[in-house]
Amino acid sequence: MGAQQAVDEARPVSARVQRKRGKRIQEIVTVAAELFGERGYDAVNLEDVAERLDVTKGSLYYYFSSKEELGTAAIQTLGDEWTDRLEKLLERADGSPAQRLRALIHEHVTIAVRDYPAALRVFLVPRNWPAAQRERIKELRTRHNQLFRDLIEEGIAAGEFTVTGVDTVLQCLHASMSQAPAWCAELSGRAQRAAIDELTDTLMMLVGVHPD
Amino acid sequence: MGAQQAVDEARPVSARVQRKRGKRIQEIVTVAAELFGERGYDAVNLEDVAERLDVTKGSLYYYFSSKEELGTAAIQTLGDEWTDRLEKLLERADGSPAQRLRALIHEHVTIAVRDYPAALRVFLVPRNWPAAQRERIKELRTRHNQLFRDLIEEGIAAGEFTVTGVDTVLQCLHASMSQAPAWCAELSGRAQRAAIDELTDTLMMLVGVHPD
DNA sequence: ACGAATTTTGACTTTTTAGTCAAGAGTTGA
DNA sequence: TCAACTCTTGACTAAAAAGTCAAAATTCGT
Repeated sequence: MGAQQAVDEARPVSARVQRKRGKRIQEIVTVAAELFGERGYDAVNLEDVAERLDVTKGSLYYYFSSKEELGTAAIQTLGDEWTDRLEKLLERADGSPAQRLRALIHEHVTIAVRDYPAALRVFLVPRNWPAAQRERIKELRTRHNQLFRDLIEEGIAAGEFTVTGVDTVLQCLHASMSQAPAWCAELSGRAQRAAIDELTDTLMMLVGVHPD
Repeated sequence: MGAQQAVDEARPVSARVQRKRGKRIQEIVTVAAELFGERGYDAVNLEDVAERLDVTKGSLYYYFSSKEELGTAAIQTLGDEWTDRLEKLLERADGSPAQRLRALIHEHVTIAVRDYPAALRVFLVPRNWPAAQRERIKELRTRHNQLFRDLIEEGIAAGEFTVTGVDTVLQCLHASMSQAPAWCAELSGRAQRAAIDELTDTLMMLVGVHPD
């Protein structure tokens, strides 16, 4: 029956089939997010997504009722995963605000550059997303920013950081991290790790903390 | 006869008519660049460009033989203008490397944020440009980067700057400036000038120079 | 003011891509 | 093995946007 029931929630099926379906959806979302990240929303066509998955376009519409819905799913899933990692890192991090901020920046850059090469750029560089998704991306960014903001303000209070304006620092942090995946695209292994470390050091300069 | 002779070079016409034609082309290019900057290459349709100019699409094809050619013209014209302003500033700038770098950053941000609100973002955020134009954008960026690089290296030699890696600093500078127009979009007048100043101060931190 | 050169128009074709769907292939549990 | 359920296909439609062009409108030089 196709699109109508693409995202029905309470559909009675066996647990096993349901699991399989969920896995397939994840596969699709992952591939779609990669492409959205590489090219931006507009420039991705579903035929390409399908091709990467070795299926045809029609099959995508069995799981998602529109391109927009697929976009939303990509943003949702990957965004949650990302936020989780940052929050978990902060839970186990200790040391001075500078040490914790360095760890947070490092984790953030690592995620963007190494772990999700193109996929998560989706969130960082605003492309031509439909309004609904832009809203979601903005929410996510606010959540991430809050993690950084709290830490930076703690560091200022402790007299460790020299910051002219917290918001401006956040913008620069965000902008730099968002373009990092593009710079580091060709690098691999050792060189990439070095680039991530150097970027982390450089970004710490924004709050007045020099390396060493 | 339309498209065929859209960009013929040696067409025999009177000087006056030739001038008029050139002016019209500039008008079109300016409007097109604005739209490309706002939405990215893909998302701009020529009907919209034409509408902003109060003409119809067919008319654009009298001057440009394709959308791609219009894109190239936009990049070329605006890029030259921008580079000119930066080079002129450096000619008349004096003082320490820090003072000159601050002036250069300030000028660059001012151009991007205030003088060409959306237009020149074309160069800064990589969108889905066809390969040929991507090449041009890269060239332009290299030229701009060189201006910054020379100054930063001078400042390092003079012992004024603390920099872990020049390339990484350039990337962060570039990334931050490229997203600045988006942050400052709503601001106007006094608030915008303040934002530009604060961004300049914050970016100077990247080379280890604190305000005051 | 008039003929020639230039510019604009709007209806046209073509291409691309989102979205639909009936029919068939594959899976599952009994 | 069979019937019901699930998934995939490929040919289809629809809409949007690039690109074309003959004819009409405008502007120019004399």
